[in-house]
Order: sequence, then C-alpha cells, then structure tokens
Amino acid sequence: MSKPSLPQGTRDFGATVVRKRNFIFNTIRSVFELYGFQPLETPAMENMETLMGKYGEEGDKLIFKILNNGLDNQDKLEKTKAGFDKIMEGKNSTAITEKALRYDLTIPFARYVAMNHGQLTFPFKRYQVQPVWRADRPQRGRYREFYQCDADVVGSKSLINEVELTNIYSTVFSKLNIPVEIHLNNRKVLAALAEVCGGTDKLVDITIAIDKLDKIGIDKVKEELIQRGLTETQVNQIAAYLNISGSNTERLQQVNALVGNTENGRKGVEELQFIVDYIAAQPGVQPNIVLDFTLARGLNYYTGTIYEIKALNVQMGSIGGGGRYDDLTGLFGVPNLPGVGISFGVDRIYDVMEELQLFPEEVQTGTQVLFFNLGEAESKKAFELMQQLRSNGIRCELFHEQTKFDKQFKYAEKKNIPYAIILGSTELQQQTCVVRNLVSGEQTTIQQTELLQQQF
RNA sequence: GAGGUUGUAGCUCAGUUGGUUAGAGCGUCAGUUUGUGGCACUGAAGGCCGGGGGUUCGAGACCCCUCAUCCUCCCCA
Repeated sequence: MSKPSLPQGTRDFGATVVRKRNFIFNTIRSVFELYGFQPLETPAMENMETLMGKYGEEGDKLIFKILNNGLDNQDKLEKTKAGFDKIMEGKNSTAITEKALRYDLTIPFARYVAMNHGQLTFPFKRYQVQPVWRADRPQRGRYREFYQCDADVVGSKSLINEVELTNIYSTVFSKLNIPVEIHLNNRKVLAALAEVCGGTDKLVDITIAIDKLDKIGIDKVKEELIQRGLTETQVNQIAAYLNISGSNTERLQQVNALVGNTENGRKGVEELQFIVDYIAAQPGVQPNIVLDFTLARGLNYYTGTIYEIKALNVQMGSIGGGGRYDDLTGLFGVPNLPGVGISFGVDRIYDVMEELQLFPEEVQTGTQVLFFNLGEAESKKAFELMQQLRSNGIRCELFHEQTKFDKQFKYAEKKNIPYAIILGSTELQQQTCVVRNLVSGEQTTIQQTELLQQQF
C-alpha cells in the first residue's frame, strides 16, 4: 500500500485555513447581499454540450470530462469502440463521455437563465460561490480545483450595473484590506483599434499581443504583432495606442483621439466616460479605477466593459475579473438577454492576504473555554456547567480524560483556547470554580452560579 | 501541450572524490515525586534515502526508465 495522496492541483484545507477562507467567503457574500444579489447553486457537473465551445479552443481542452459508466457493457461494444475512435481524433463522443465538470460559473448561470427565463424577474441579479475545475497544469496561484465567487446581472443594458459592480469590487477589497487597482476597459475600444489598423479580422491577434504588454514589454509586443501579420504602419499605430498614459480623464481624451472616429470607438469611450463620471460623483471612498486599454481578457463572449483586479504590492495574477456580454443566453436559445458580471478568485485572494499578512487574528478563535478534567465527580460538574455555557453561545469543551495539569494546559495552548476553567475537589466542595485567562495568566475564583455572568 | 527544478524522519533540510551501523533542527511521545501551562533539562519512538532496473567488491550519491513535486511558457482566477 503506497502512501495516500491527492490528485494534482487539489488541496485539503485544515481548520486554520478553512476559517481564513470562510472569512473571505463571508465578506464577499455579505457585500453581494448588500447590493441586492440573490444566491444560486448549480451542479458540479454539466452536460458536455452545455460547456463545449464556450471557452475557445484552449478552454475545451481544459474541461475535465467524466467517463461514462458502463463502458464495459458488451452489448454496446461496437458503439463504444466507434466513440473511442472519435476521441482519438480529438473530437467528443457522448458514447464515451456525456458529462463534464463545471469550468466556470458564468456558463452554468447562462444555462440556468435560459432554462428558467419564464419564471425569473428581470433584471435578474444572482451571486454564486462554488468550486470549478480546470485540467490546467498547476503552478503558483493556479489550481485544478478552485472557488469562484460570481455576481451577474442579466436583462439590463444600464451602465449603472457596471457602476454597482465596480463598487462591489471596491467594497470587498477594502473590507479585506487588500490594496487593489480596478482595471477597466471596453471591448468596443479594442474593436475600434482593430478597425482603425489591421481590420476587424485581426482583433483577436491584436488583443492577444497587447494583453502581454506589462509582462514582455513594448518591443516584444511589436515583434509579436509583426509575426501575427500586421504591417509596420499598423504596429506603430498600435504602439501609439499602448503609449496612452496619464490620469483617467487624459487617457480617455487620448484614446478618443485615436479611435473616436469609429462608431465602436465613440461608444466605448462614451461608456467608460459614463462609469468614471458616475463613480466620481458618488459620496464616500472612491474606488481605485485605472483605465487600462491594454486589458483584453480571454473570454470571447465579452462585448462591452471588461474588468480585471490587480493586487498591489504582490506578484500575483489577477484576483478578479469580469465584463459585459450582449447575448450570453443566446447560446442556449434565449436571445436578447444582455448582462454583466464579475468574479472573485478566492484562492488567489487567500494567497495575497497570506503574503501581506492581512488576516485578522480573531479569525482563528475556535473554542473559547476549556474545562479541566480533574476527576469523575469533578468532570461531571464541569460537564454540567459547560452545557450551560454552551446554551449561552460560548464555545467550550471538556478535556477528554483526567490527567495532570500540564497536559491539559498544553492542549489549551495548542488549540489557542483563551480561557481555562479549573474545577477540582476543593472547588467542587465549595461550589466554586477557577477561571483562568491563559493569555494574561490572571485567574479568579468565582461561585459556580456566577459563571453564566462571566465575560469570555 | 513545451521547457526546467527537486524527491533523504511527521515538517524544514544536511549528507564531502562512491566506503563501516544515514544525521541535525523543529514537531510527537515519556519523564524531571502526582493542583497551575508557555521556558529549561533528560530520554525515546520514528527512514526499503519516491519506485524499478543498471554500473561497482561496495550506491542515498553515478547511468537509464518511471512516478510525484514545484516553477516558467501558453492560457487563466
């Protein structure tokens, strides 16, 4: 028997980690609720055809497929073999696999909306916090099983939704104490850039290349653009676009000068302007918005605003992203339902908070009070008192067996329990107990009847 | 899918040009005379050196294969 192990890219979470993760989840959920979003949960697995073709060619490869049961059924041998041949050609076959693990939360959401659009009240605002799976190669900040926290609004074209989502990002990260930049762009601006230089068919090539700007630098981007078949004049135009800098207002002016003469460019600029102005006018703390025209994002269903969250002071990929899509449910036969959504990458947020040491210490308090076990009659009394404290909402436990003080103290210390209640033969007789603060070392003897009034 | 890194005690790692019985720190457990922890001291347990094959009188070390791991690219959260 070899040592037990975990599938690549998956993790166990111990008590400490779960508490920290829950702190993040609870913060995000509470903010979603604050903005009027409602919870939704969908199954871990979806039908293959629901997922395939939605994430681009690369995406399809990264979907975890589930092998059908009963492939050893001799009656279906021919069918199974034919199906396997198709798989070998890189195609899919429902004879071999008809289910797959959820790859993100947006497509299952779209599927849900398409299935239930008759019953839903629009605009429909939902949030969803569940794990997703990708057959990616794991590395720093990347796992094969990880959680996403999504919030989407469908059935509304209003840019106020974008403003709301921006504020959700800002509120969550300020509650978590993570300094971030909220990068904003608009697909229409990118489309306009392609129109102005290179033609619309070069849109994908251009976006892939310029998305890498901060990683590989301007010269390499230029190289890549040439490789992707753009002329030198076009590359220079794009370089001018990438050179846009200054305040958000200045950036908008510059981009407008470059692409504002096209319909797409005009609209994209207008939309970004709306969001920036709307937020600037709101009271309270201002979200840290950065207009970033190099931002592209892979998912090809985005059509308008796109978001990406960059944590400051740490080397980490984006910790959140999202965007607007004109017609997500169209893929599932329900056209004309526009929407916009955002996503939080909890696992990366966790890593960032760990690195910057941002978790509050209170997160780790489990048991508040440990009752010492000092004998049969003593522990019976302690048990009784413990139950009373519990009914008052105090988290406590009784040491499982009678043993010397040393062991019981050390147990409390290991588990970070702040209070010990000592009830030995003397206390039993006098109907008292000793309450000891394990952090300060102070202790007092009180009547057992006073215990419920004690502050922990 | 392409390239690289590292696999030795529960954890972090030493281990010399190949040479007796493979080490340290931390952790675990027990004790320092049985009602007050954190410190200190003493002691113990714990290893098919990732797995398989090869070279050699002799392999933790060298060679081949394999598995796992972490990282980079691609892509993404």
